[in-house]
Amino acid sequence: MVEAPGCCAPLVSEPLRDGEAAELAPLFKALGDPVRLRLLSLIASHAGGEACVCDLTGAFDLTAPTISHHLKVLRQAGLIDSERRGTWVYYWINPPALERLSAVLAPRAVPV
Amino acid sequence: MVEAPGCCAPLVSEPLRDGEAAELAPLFKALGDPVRLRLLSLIASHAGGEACVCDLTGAFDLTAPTISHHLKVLRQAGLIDSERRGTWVYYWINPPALERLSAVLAPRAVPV
DNA sequence: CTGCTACTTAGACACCTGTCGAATCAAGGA
DNA sequence: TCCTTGATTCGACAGGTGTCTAAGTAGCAG
Repeated sequence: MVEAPGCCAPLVSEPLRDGEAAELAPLFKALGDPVRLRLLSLIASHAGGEACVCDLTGAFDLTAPTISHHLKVLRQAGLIDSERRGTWVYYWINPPALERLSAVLAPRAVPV
Repeated sequence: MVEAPGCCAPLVSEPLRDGEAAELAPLFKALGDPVRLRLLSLIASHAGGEACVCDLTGAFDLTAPTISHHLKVLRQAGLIDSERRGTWVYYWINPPALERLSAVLAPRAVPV
């Protein structure tokens, strides 16, 4: 019945320890903005698993610096990663980070 | 292959629509604070499925009004609900809200 | 009614955040 | 070399957030 080592048990099964809460909160915080949520989704669902910034800016009524700011927040949270290749900068998601959040919110422990 | 009606497809499978992002972001935002994360977890994992405020305040080095404030944020986001019974106020989680967030972050569509 | 306990609301204040325009950096052609 | 395009950084500013103290509300017991 009990299985989790404490690091990945869902939030509902046992009280989150202080350190884990401090670790997870910034990730949720990064997701707490509709622009960032859509950015993450656009990147994640983009063909090839990665997207150029130029693929993203068009989807919003925001200036390039603002998009850049949101991408930085997502990257510093560890939800996405990026690399420059020639003229363009490409972004892709970090699946383990998303999976961890999903698991924490799951109603019961998910078998790994 | 495709199954989701658009309302619950995971973030990675197709771009989040504008409205859905606007709907989800406040929930993630509410989770974006370590105190609230621990509060939610304490409530969710408490025996009986609900917790009195008096069960919660002791776990933090914060004043009662601050705890009250965080509980209000969680409640307004729809993550928890509350009721006064006599002298005490009880809180419990709203499982569908958590499940929805978990599903959105899941690597692939979860069979309902 | 008076007082006591549990909790919430109100007001204040330092700090953080989302957005923009302007400037800057990086890479690739003329 | 200089110019153009793609993207980030900087500086500023309105508005939001977490925390506190003080004050208020709700129920219970004399």
